[in-house]
Amino acid sequence: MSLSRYKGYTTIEQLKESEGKEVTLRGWVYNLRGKGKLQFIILRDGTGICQCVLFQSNVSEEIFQNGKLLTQESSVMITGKVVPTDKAPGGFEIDVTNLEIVTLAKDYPITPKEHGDAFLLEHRHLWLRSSRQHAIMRVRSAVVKAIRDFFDGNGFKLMDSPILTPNACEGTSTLFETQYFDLGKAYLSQSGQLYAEASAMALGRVYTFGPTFRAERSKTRKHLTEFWMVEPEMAFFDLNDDMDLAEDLVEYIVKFVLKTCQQELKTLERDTTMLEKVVRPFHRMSYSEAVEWLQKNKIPLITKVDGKEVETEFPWGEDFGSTQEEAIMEQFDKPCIIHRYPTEVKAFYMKRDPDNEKVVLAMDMLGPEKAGELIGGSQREDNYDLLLERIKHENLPEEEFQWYLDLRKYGSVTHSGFGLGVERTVKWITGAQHIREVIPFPRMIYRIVP
RNA sequence: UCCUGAGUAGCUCAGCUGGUUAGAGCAUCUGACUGUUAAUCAGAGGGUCCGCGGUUCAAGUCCGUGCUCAGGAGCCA
Repeated sequence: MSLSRYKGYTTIEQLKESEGKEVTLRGWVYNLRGKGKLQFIILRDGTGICQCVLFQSNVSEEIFQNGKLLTQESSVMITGKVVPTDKAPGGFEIDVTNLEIVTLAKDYPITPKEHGDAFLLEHRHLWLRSSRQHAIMRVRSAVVKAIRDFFDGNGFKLMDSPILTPNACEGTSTLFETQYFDLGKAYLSQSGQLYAEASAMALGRVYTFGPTFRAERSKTRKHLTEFWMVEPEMAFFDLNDDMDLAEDLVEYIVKFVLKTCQQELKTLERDTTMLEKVVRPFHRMSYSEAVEWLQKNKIPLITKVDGKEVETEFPWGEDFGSTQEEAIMEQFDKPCIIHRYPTEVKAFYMKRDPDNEKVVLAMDMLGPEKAGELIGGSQREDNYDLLLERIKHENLPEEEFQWYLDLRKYGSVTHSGFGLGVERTVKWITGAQHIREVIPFPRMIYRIVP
């Protein structure tokens, strides 16, 4: 006899191992169809969905009457024989011999019919139970596992960065502010990168994996105020190594999901032909080549002058907006890396290209199918004086960055890294309409509950 | 922060150029049914038409204003 009773519990996921045997399932009523002396109970247990059939003639009158009392999302324990059938989703159904009500639910708000986004978000704590959200969460879990497996299997060590930080990391986006004891203001981290750099100098190849916070007042289907990001950082990697690693990672994630989540992708009605094309090498072009392409294809820069939209030929030096990124990506069926952006539009810590002072060794990976930016990364400035100059130029507090400058003082080496947005990746792979669907409890500008 | 759009039953929505008692489907409740797949059939209950003010003989509908929400820009993963 096993010491742990739970190890004997049967889940719907493992039903085929119990064909012909009597099992007990523990779960919730997903849906019901009454048919007089016959009752169909669609049961979900977190691992899957299974049809249970309750015949009046097979059970006691009490059990049958209990079956008639059931409501959507009531919790139950159902015992019965596992019977193969093609009439039930999943290929098996339970011929019920016993049914025990755990708790009856009353007036479950999310019915099997359609609902609007606002209503579903207000009921996010319950929405997670529905099959589509359930499938997305399982894919998310697989994506996270793929990321961890990939790094752990390639000599990387997990070195998490602090979430409370004394200053703005990149000095650009708006941060959440809080009072930190007697030491003044602290901010919720918008990136673990600077700490990852210090970690890489200690352990060689590292990655941080955690939540990150942006207080931008964004209202779009690809932004969250709290999201998860994985950030590898590697000593002795130049920009090319960085781009190769980014491609390897994304290819690995997609392959892993295709291998382990076929059922989920089917539930989501995701056409996987595009995902199957995600094989190295990906497309690559420099920023300058991309600008040439935009000019040749007459994709303009749209600016507002006195409230009116003005279209001009896209000039070199301007950062790409979603109009430009989407136009470029429309021609591709797998991700594309754009590298070597103008120095002025990128962060202070990026290393300038020795062959062209006007650009930095930065790279962004854009996904196909309107996935947007999946990755942003760069080779870091490793020269003490140049980095200090950039910090001064951006008016960043020099004292706060002293420890960061130290990394260039004591055995500085070429190093690179990038950040991959977990939700952006899951949104792309699942084909979800909105990024809020791919994180269990989304945090957005006008929504913090539940 | 700027631009655009929306708010009518528990949910999703219809409601025309202002006009009697505001509708439908689903959900809920009652009843029928031994193979349902968003089951079907018969019946019942269910409304602060987002709030406030105005125009009018008459406002869900027109005007003003406030609130809430959505998605697009910017920012980025």
